[in-house]
Amino acid sequence: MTAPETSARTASKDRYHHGDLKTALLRAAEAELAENGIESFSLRAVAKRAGVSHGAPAHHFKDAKGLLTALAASGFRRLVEAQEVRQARADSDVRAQQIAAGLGYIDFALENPALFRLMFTSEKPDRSVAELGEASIAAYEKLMSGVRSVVGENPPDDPGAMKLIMASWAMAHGLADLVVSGRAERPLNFSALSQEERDTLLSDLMGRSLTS
Amino acid sequence: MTAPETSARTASKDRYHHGDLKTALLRAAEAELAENGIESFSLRAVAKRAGVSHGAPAHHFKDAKGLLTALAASGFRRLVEAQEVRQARADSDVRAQQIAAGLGYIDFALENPALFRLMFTSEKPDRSVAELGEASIAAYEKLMSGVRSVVGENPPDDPGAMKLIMASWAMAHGLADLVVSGRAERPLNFSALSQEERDTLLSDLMGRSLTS
DNA sequence: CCGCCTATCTTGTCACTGTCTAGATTTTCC
DNA sequence: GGAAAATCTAGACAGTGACAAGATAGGCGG
Repeated sequence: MTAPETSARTASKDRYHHGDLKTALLRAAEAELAENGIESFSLRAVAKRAGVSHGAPAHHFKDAKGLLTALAASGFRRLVEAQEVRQARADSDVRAQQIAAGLGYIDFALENPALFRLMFTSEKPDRSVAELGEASIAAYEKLMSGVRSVVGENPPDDPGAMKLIMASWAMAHGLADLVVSGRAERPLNFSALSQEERDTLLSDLMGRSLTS
Repeated sequence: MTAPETSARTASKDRYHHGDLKTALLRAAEAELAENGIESFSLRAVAKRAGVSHGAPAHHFKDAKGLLTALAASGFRRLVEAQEVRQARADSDVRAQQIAAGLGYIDFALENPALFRLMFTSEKPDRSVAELGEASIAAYEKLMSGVRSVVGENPPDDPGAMKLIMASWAMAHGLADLVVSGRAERPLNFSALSQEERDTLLSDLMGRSLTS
């Protein structure tokens, strides 16, 4: 830190050393992902967007897989946050909380469609990397937390609880995937609905998965 | 046909003209997809597998997108068949039929994971091409057919029916996607289950989506 | 049976990709 | 201050999809 008066490490354009290239690359990668979709993702384009040569990313992420793995991990952490945002505004009973978690799950997918795909249906992120594994398990634990409180101490020992978790997860995930891909247009005319209409509709659908 | 004694058009190795390259390419593409996954799909590898030069596919499919579009369409047609196989063995009441359709949907996804991804979560197939559009709509119509018989003549006019369709679709699709990606292992220990156990479990879960 | 026409296929080329290497520049630390 | 490590650039390589030009084969009218 030779310039302590500037805010920590501003990503200045014309320095040989970027300062905080790692997070800059993550941001650039996410922007590229959002703009061009996951299938035309290019590491060189990410480097160019970050204002750096095509070889630079290798010093912070081993390869493209490494960058996308870190990005997916970040996605899972934010997925949990999106669920918590909805839960904070919902009633405290377990059913309402579980429905709210589903709505947050779908919120996240709608706001970050390409990232959602990267996290759930891409083979590029390396799931054996600790950061990603832990983030995705944390998201899964969030799913279980609500059910745990209604079913008992140890859901994994209770087949009924696991079925409840799976049903609620599958419904949220299926809705998210179908809405993101535009397939909910035909049955629901989804994009023409207001936010309130979407919420009540999705709450209804989520609720169906919670009936024993 | 210089060799009429051979069965019509066998894909002989050493002819300049292949004979039936279009279907050979589709088969090769599907094999490549199954072996290497969708993300490392290579048109040149498909051509090589079909025993043909890298420029040959262009005469049958405009580009890689065209080939994958045709393959996705074929997938949707077989998705319908997989549902019908299950339905043929199920009770004739609407509930059992709808559950059977869901099981067939999941069967297909498990048997053709990469193709399933190509159909539902890839941007490479061109959905505006007639063949694909019609095949995917036909698959959707199949979903509605069961509900139509229980709800009335014209489900699209009945919001309740459309919710039922969406719930059942989302559950089947979500289960398929989560099972294929291995995410059902943690809650359900899915891969350790026998076929019967899987069926009863998935039937239970599908059934939850059908409760009003 | 012959020759042309078209469809099919091969080959070579281009821009672009991810990865690797060698070298340049900067920072860190003793 | 100077060595060592971290960071970044630039060049190269094989592989990719797309395109163009040319080779080969099949079909069809004469």
